[in-house]
This record gives sequence, C-alpha cells and structure tokens, in this order.
Amino acid sequence: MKYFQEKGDQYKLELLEGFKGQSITLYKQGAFTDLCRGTHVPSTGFLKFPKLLSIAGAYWRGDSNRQVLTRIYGIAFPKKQMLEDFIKMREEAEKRDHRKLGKELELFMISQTIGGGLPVWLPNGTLVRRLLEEFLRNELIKRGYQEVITPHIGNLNMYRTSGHYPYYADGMFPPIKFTDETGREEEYLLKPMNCPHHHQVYSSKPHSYRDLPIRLAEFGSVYRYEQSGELSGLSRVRGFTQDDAHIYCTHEQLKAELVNAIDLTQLVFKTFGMEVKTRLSFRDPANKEKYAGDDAMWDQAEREIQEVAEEMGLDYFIGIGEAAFYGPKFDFIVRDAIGRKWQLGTVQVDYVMPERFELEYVGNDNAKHRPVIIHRAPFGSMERFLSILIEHYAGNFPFWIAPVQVSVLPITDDQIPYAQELTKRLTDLGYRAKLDDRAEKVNRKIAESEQKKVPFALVIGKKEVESGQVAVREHGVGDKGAMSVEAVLEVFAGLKNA
RNA sequence: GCCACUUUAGCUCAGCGGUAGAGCAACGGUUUUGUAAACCGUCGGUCGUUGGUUCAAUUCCGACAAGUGGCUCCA
Repeated sequence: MKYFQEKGDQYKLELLEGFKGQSITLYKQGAFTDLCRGTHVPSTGFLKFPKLLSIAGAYWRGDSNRQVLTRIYGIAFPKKQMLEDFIKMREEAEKRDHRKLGKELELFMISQTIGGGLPVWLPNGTLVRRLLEEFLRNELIKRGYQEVITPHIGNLNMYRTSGHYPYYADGMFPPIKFTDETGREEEYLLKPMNCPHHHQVYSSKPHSYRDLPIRLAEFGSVYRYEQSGELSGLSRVRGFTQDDAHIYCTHEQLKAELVNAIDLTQLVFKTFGMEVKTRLSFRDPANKEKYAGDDAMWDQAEREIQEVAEEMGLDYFIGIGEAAFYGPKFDFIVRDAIGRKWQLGTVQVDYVMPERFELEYVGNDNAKHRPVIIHRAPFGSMERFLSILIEHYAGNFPFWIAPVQVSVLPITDDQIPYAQELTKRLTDLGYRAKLDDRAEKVNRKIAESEQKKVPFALVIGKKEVESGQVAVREHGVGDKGAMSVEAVLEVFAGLKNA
C-alpha cells in the first residue's frame, strides 16, 4: 500500500482498501508495477505483433457518477500473419455493417429532420419487414395466438399502476399534458411497452379457466427515450416495433406455455441460421429494492424458469441482475458483425402485473384466481432484428426475403417484349421481379444487379428469345447457363418458402 | 448523459489561412450491347450550425448539434 501511496495512485489505493485482509498479487514489467488479479504475460516481449485499436472513456469502477478514465484498447498476436488476419477480418466485418448496407440496399434511413433514433423503413426494408411479419404471423395462427391492435399512447395512470412509470420515467419521452374542454387535466405517455394495453384487453371481459391460455399478439410500436450516446443504427433506437405477445395462463399451464414460447423463438433463430446464447436473467438479491414482488414469488419464478431450461436441454448461462423488475426472463443474445452482443428474443415470467391490474379468471372451483403472464417477443424488435439479419447475411438475403428476387435483363431493345412478358409472368406468380430495360450494356445491368445483391438475374438475348429460354445467373455463384422458363420457375418454387 | 474522435456535392472521399475538387449518381446526347460498371457534355456545395481570432476562416480556437468507438443505462 505504501508503494502505491508514494506513487500517488489513488485508484489502486482505493482498490486495496477493499482488499483488506485478503492476499493480493502484483505484476512487474520493467519500472512498472501493477496491482492486478492477473494474469499478465510474463514480459511485454511476448507481445510480438501489437496493434492499438481504439481509445475510449470509461467510468471508474463502472459508476457513471464517478470520474472518467481513458481506456486504451489494443491487441497483440504471437505471429504477424495472425495480426494481419485479424485486421482483415475486421475490415470484412465493417463491410457487413448494417448501417452501411442499409444505405446501399436502401433498406432504411435515419433523418435528423425527423429525429435521431427514429428509423424510417424504406420500400425495400418495408418489404423485408412485411415478409418477416408474415412468417411470424403464420406461426402465431398455428400456435393459437390472437392478434390485437392498440394505440400508440396511453394514460399515464396506467403506467403508474403497472409500476413502469416510477421505474423507468428517465427512459420515457416526457408525458403529454393537456387540459381538456371541461377543464380536466390529462397526462398521456407515448407507449414505452405494450403490456398494460394488452392487460386491458384481457380484463375487458370475465374469463373462465376454460378460456386459458389467452395469447394476445401485436406488432406494437413503442417509444423510449434512449440516451443520445446510446443510439446506434437500427440496433438501439428511440422508436421501434416489438413482435410482442402476452400469454395469460393458469399456473398449471405455465411451463407448457414457456416451452411453446421458447420453441417459437428457437424456430426463428433456426430459420435464419443465427447463433444464439440463452441467458436466464435473474434478479440481483443484493439489490432487492430494484424489483417488485416478494422473495417467495421470485424464488418460485426463477426455479420454474430454470426447470424449463433444464427440461428443454437448453445450453444457458445465468445473468444475475438482468431480470425485469416484475420477473425473471429468458433472453436470447446474438452478436453483430463486429462482435457486439445484442438481446433479440425474450420470454419473461410475470406474477406482478396480474396483481397490479387485478387480472382474474374463474377456476373450476368457482373461485377467482390470478393468471400468470408470459411476455414474449421472438424477434425482440423488428428494427434490431433487421440489423442483425443484414449483418448475418452481409446483405445477401435468402430468396424468400430478398426485396427484389429476380432481375430481368434484356441485352438489346429487341428482347424487351419477351422480357416484359417474362417479368409479368413472374410478378403474377408472386415473385418480386424487376425489369431493367435501359439502353445499357448487359455487363452494366449485371453489375448493378449483383451490387444490389439480387438473388437471380435472368439474361435474355437473341438466343433465349428464339429458344424460349433464359440465361440464369445466380448471385454469388455466377453464370449457370440457359434454362427453360419452366425449369427456372421450378427452381424458384423450391425457394419460395424459407 | 459521460470521454475521445469525426462532420466538404445525393453517395464515397481529396484538399486548404486568400470564398472548393475527383469518381460514382442525376440530367441531355451518342452507343443496341452476351455475364461485375460504354463515350461526350451539363447540372450540382453559404465546406454541420453558431460565436471568436484575422485584412481575409471551409481551413485556427470555443460553444452547440449530429454521427462513430467505448462507458453508464436498457421494461
């Protein structure tokens, strides 16, 4: 301790205060001696090929009320080739950045005139989104969900009842206050989540145990005031749409419903081939004031979640302090192109809101009972899901969700009528085909089709018109030669659904 | 919100104490073309905003805004 006093290192001294009575380790490198739990490399000589990556401010001991230290990030490899590979990998990752590809492929935009963190879905992005919604909606129908639509604002008192307002006022846009024509003051909140609205749907009529489970789904747009420094492309925004649903069930049904909800989430990740980590998000018992509900409720809910995880054979880890204030949850976490982790899907158990909103059902004992609520969103947010999807595919969307699926490219004006006829035929069959009838060289048309990452280009020249064929070029593969139109349609039919 | 950096044409980017330049795109022509970008011409910018220093600021300094990388937060 004396050593660090002489050095005037207040930070290490503070750490030492906390370590009183414990053994500590010091590492030495030349004239530099560091207090660290370890492990350090024995000597900087082991760092053969270093590169400094970035510099950033970081709060001392992770506390935003304390001073900011400058943190320098760097990496070192034992071999030069490994460093070069690493740099190359990073460059490749940057090419996948959804903000870059989102612009190039005209999927979305963010306009400062509209507002930061408020993404606009351009026609191409909207197409992808609608296809994702359609995919999920089909599953919801199979799984007994009912869709609802609720307003974008709600009375502030509803959020006082739910407890969201006291907990998250900082993370919401400030209330809309006004006095109506009778002189009564009202306060509304731009909705930061859909839950309380759905609870109102549930309690709009009495329920029998025979009705349960009731599964209410909505692609619900919500607005949250994220800190300005947190905004990032489509990953972290102030306005987004959750593929939300709330399942109201009896306690006996809880586990089966959790399994169903997790199964749906896994279907989503499997469909898109995404690698996902499952986190069981539990409360931090040392911080009980951050959570609603009593110990017995939390212990039970966490136990149930873990049992389901075990029974389903999920490969999971536990995140202490990651729970919602009303209950523990399963969170499904994926990485973006540069390795940052984002939560996409979530499945949450909630015993608190049924109490707060006095939700009821009549059991077979003719007595009133509280249902349990499962909150779940397999995509999480459509915006964030798209950001991951773009980076996952590097913009090369599979056929079924590609905004444009087929480019039809006549070589000269003579082939335009044939090309128009083919385009119409494809469009009539429900394919998203685009005719490029400009007076450009076919090389140019192909280049642009490839840059837009259109899965197929159908080149039509004199030969194809004469033989009633098309020359097929597959994105990322190349020229596949001439095929009959029928054969092409067969290929497309095979790719139509997922 | 905090720390650092960045902000020049629709896009990607040069440049600089003496009021700006390229490629692509757009537009007008010419070209009718066989698997990744034909040719010629035209248009296009109060150099993020706002103060200051200076004879003179897009350039230097400050503030603000937005973006980027982190931190904190994330129902």
